[in-house]
Amino acid sequence: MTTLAGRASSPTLDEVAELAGVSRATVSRVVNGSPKVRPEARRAVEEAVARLRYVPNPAARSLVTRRTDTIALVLSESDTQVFSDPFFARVVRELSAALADTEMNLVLLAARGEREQEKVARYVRQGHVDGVILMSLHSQDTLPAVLAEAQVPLVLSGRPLDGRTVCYVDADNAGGAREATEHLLAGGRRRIATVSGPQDMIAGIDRHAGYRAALEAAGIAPDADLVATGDFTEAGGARAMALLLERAPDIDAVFVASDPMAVGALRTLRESGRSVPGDVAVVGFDDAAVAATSDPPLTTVAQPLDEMTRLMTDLLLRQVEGDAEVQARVCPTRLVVRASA
Amino acid sequence: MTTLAGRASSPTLDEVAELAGVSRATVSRVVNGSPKVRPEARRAVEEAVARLRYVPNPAARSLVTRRTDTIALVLSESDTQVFSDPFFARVVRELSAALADTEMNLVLLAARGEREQEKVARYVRQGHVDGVILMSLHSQDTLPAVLAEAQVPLVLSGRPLDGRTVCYVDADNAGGAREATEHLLAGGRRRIATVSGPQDMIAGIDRHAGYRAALEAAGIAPDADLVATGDFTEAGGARAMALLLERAPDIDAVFVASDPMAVGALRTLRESGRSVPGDVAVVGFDDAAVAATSDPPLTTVAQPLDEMTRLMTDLLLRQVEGDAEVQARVCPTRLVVRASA
DNA sequence: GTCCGGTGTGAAAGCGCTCTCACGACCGGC
DNA sequence: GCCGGTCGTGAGAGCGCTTTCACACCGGAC
Repeated sequence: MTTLAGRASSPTLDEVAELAGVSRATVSRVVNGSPKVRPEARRAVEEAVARLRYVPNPAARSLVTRRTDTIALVLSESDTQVFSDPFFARVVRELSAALADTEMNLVLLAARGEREQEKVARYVRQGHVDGVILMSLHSQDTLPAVLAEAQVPLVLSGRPLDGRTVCYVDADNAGGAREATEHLLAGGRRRIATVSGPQDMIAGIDRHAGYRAALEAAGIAPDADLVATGDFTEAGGARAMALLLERAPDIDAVFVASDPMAVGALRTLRESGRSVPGDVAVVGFDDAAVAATSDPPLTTVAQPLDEMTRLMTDLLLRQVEGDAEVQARVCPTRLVVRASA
Repeated sequence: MTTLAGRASSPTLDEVAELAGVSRATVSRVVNGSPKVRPEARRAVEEAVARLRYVPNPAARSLVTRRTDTIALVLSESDTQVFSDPFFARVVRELSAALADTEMNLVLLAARGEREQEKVARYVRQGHVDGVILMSLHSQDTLPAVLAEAQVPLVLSGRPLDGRTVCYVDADNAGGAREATEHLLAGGRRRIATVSGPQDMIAGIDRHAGYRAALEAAGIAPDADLVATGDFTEAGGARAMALLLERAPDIDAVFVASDPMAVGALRTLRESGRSVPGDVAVVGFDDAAVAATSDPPLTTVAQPLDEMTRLMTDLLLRQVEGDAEVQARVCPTRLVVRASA
């Protein structure tokens, strides 16, 4: 009577060794692709492995190698809805593609709320994974600090708000926002409003800073009436736009800090009887799928998301290999001009 | 010089034992909450654990316990966009909630494309997880069969198409569709069309079957002109609806196999100048968030998704505990009547 | 013939943990 | 005062693997 009734347990190295007529060490060498094995021995082992349907026990292996060959993408967010963000889906896709011809496995960890964050932190501290890519959106999130302390290879997606020295990859949010605003200025617009993102998120903060910097450089004084804050959702964008129109009906352009919000803004503008870009020019951010299909198609700022993801993967794997230098990388954005501005 | 330069390795049981002045066995007992330890010994150990910041090594532990205390939610789908499905987000949320006060950890595994599916299969077969909840949408997906063979505790989300005997939980798609169609009949509608889902997905098949069953029971002969197939997206629903209107302009109701498609259908109907529910009554499926906010609000079929998720968790954990009986559970749906029908 | 370096192999140690088993201490009952 | 029965504890085996180390073997240089 074994512990787990009915569950067939996989054969061990020893059994394979016996069947192949070699030692455990040789089997191990074959399984791990060591070159120092005679071809005939190798064949015998391979045959035995196939016959017994041998699969190495990862627990035993990582007990000695100190590696798990697994990295985690952890998503720290109070709201599971973030999954719905196509942004996230793209990161997952690119990440698993980058890992496809590696030994590395990818697991996703969702940490919403304090309890789950603790659970994830414990999971990582225990050494279940060799490294983690952390997507943490809000400034009050404690997970980045906890994981940074855990001595585990770590790459952040997005610049950390507290300026701690960790490895991260981010888009040049400020630069992109500035370029977007400059594009509006170049189009002759002068009353340029903004729907900015939440100011406890780095993307919200940086994009707003870029907008202000562009205006300042053009010698235009900031006007609080021209600033409304949204929550990166379409509904939030629509509301913020309505607020702006109420406060400053004479605006001729608006920089919206995300495409979903921009779509909402377009709706509000349409409902108010204004034409885009005739009366009001609109620029979004992210180059999300909706940007191309909205009415009118959205001029927006594209982030090199795939490149950023590959970069994160790269930085992380290098850390896992023992290359310990901490790097920060900021990737340039690109203005995609469509019909809305 | 240790293997992984710079990475501080966690203390071991032995070091804790030495500091606490007890044996390794006693430390293990304390860490695992065994009652057979004298209070003073327990305190000494706890103190030592805290002082050394001891965390048990899961590889060593699972090498002997044969457990990993981790279950996987695997998402087998060619398209990572599925993440965007709020459906999925709800399952993740409920699942981690159910596991919150358990020892169990949850990891998500994305398997799109053949290579990744193989990788996931290997991951599971190696025994990285104690069990898996598998969401596989399409009939040609081989992962369900592979995992079923892997002898690992398994619960499927959704009835398997090939009728194999595995544990699964599903909503009563056929029953729900039938009830929806009967609701249309009860409202006096007689030319009842349907926008069905992909016929290689169990939800698509069953919902279509329910629609047909209701018509048949009412003595209405099936009419191929009244059937169009969508892909569960809003755009697909809009296209399918347009097709239906072209083929049968006289329809007075439509059962749409998902809410996003229903929203698309509403748009097409509006554009064709028809009123809902005046000219055409519409019933959707899923009770997604959009159903309540669409114009008009959608009458739809709600699945007890949270309950289903808890049920899956439950069935899986029971299997993990060694309770091996294979069960299938089909949960009743509920018609939510709003304005559209 | 001896010596050499290289090459493939096996014995064995040990990774950090759990858990059985044996043992001593202590209790109450006779 | 002796015996059976807890109860807490520690010694030690062993989980399945990697990896070091020593060794046997071989062909070529001298």
